[in-house]
Amino acid sequence: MATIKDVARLAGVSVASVSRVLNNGPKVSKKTIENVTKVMNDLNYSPNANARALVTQKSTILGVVIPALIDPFFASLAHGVEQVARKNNRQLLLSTGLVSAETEIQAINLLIERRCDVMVVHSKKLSDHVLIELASKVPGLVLIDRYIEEIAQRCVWLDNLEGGKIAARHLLALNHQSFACISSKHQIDDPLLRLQGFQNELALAGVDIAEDLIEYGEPTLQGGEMATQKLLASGKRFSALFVYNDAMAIGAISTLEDNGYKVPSDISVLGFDDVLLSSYSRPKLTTLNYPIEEMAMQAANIGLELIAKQVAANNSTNYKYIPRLVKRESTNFKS
Amino acid sequence: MATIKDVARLAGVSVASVSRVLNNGPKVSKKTIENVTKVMNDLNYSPNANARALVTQKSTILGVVIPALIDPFFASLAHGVEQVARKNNRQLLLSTGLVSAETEIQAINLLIERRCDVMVVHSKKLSDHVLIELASKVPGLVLIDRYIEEIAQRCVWLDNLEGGKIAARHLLALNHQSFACISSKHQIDDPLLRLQGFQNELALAGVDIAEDLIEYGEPTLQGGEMATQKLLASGKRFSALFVYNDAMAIGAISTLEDNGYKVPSDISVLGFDDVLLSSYSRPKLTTLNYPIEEMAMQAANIGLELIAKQVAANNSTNYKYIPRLVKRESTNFKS
DNA sequence: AAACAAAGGGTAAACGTTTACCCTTTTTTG
DNA sequence: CAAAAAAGGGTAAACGTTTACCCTTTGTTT
Repeated sequence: MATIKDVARLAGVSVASVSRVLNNGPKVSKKTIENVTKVMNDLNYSPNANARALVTQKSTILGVVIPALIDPFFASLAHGVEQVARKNNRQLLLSTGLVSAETEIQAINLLIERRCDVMVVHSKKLSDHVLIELASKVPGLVLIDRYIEEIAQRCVWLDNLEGGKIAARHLLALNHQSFACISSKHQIDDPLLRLQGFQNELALAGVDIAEDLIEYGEPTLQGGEMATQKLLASGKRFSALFVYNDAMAIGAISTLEDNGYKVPSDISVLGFDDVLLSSYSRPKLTTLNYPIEEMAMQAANIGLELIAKQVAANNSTNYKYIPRLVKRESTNFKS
Repeated sequence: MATIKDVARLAGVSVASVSRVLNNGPKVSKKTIENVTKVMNDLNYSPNANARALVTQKSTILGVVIPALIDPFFASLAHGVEQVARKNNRQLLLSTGLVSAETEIQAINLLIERRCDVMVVHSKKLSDHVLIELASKVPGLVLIDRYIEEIAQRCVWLDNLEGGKIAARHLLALNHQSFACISSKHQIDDPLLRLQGFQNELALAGVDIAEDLIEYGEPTLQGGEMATQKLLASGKRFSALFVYNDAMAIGAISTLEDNGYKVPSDISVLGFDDVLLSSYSRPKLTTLNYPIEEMAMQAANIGLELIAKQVAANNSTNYKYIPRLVKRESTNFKS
């Protein structure tokens, strides 16, 4: 592959001049520009980004650490970051962290080896301590979907507790009085917080949920179906069901209808996340919108700002997002 | 950030030795390994991947060019490549090509500048000519979802024509005789081929489709809804509907049911792609499985093989995939 | 016309690695 | 015990750029 030296030789100039043409630098005449550009085309010259990165000590990539792309939620996250990357002439370098602390740190380290200076990290397994340390080393590291007080200015997160409360308020406003919940088995905070917010708000209204009307399952369609079966098996009645996420909610609706319940006339079902799925289901799912793409763009922008001005981001800024109720067809007034 | 020289100095050895430790090279004693490793940890040393790439002339990234991540289909594609990347200790570098020839070539060029030697490219806009030329320059370039005769050994593609035929055979076998189709407005081959295969096979059975029972729309839920409305407006009857993709098919079902038709008892609906969506819909969608993730893994593996052995892949190999009918609930025997 | 600024361009060091080649010390072999 | 081989490790060139510093030529000012 042709190098800058080849171009210089054939164009009869020094490598410095070629470099200047390449970078639209000063000190180069129109004639030289034309000449060099022509030779570049003839040779099909392509500047070596690795060499450039080495000498300039600048990166033109933007890192993302997520569990995997297969989950539409994370694909949206990556897509948000990617849009910001493109706008800033950077490319997305994806490091998948799967689910263990070990692989998460590996993913981040690979980015660091590339000298990637801006990265959006989704980590559920690494400890606060480790992340704080990492943040101190990588100036452009921003956490998404996680809040750590010590580095609050670099955390973009959703208030799950508040989400649970909003869910409760919506269903209470629809006159519901008997509730069931489906939560996730996964060992992360989100399901706990959503459930807790929901219960707290219900308690304020003097309502509580029978223990066997709270079920746990895998956060998938099938998980939702199975959890709903268990709920029905309890024999207890409920008119409103709050589900951990949309996939489970769709599974729940499916099982409810298979058992002769109409959604929403018999039972209202409320999801969470507002993924693509939710507007494709019948009835269309009422859910809480998790603006992950917007949050990802925000996170990427914060990372870029952090390295632009050396000064740390305004300490008072808060990147907490509140989920927004999206009223569709799966919840209804309880008559 | 600490460099290899810092490590060498503090460990009291040469940079060569540090490099050897780093690469598990030969000619280094146990004692040196321990010593150097300790200093590396103390300094929090992280080898510079750019410098490494420069000197070794090897890449540790795997490139993907797709329009964007937001479409679950492309997210699956990227996920397939990513799995192969990880298995081969590479990282995914994502270049988005959007929709124009210009941006597609830009995306590829960025990968080339990084000296990325293996890439999976999804290009619909670049000409055969340009892609053949590109392929001759980048030994590890593999095309996905596209077939170009001259570089057939580097094309992984789905036979859309055959897909249309399979669709037709399925519906004919279910005793249907009056058909409608919804296709996509987009200017790519896929919709044309699917429709053509469908019509060809129907013709073999002596059936053809009235002109106003073929509608075109955006390949989205809404597009499917609108196209279905136009179909119904024609006043003509049909008992089976073949739709360009799953999103449109779900839109079609929704509109059909809103107009009093039951799916599948009144009208059978057949989708294409088998994206996540299709098993979430009610009724669950019968569709043709497009094994994009598997195809993407195949493509990535071919790319890796191509650069491993200098020899070109076996010319007789064929990477054509045939979509597989996934029978769910939206098609039924016409009584 | 002298003095000077501006414009254009060249030289070479630096970025952080890997590795071919060389040298020394230790171990093995006969 | 001498000779040979093996093991361990150092030196320096190379990878392909950018850029600070320097030099020459041309144009401008007084």
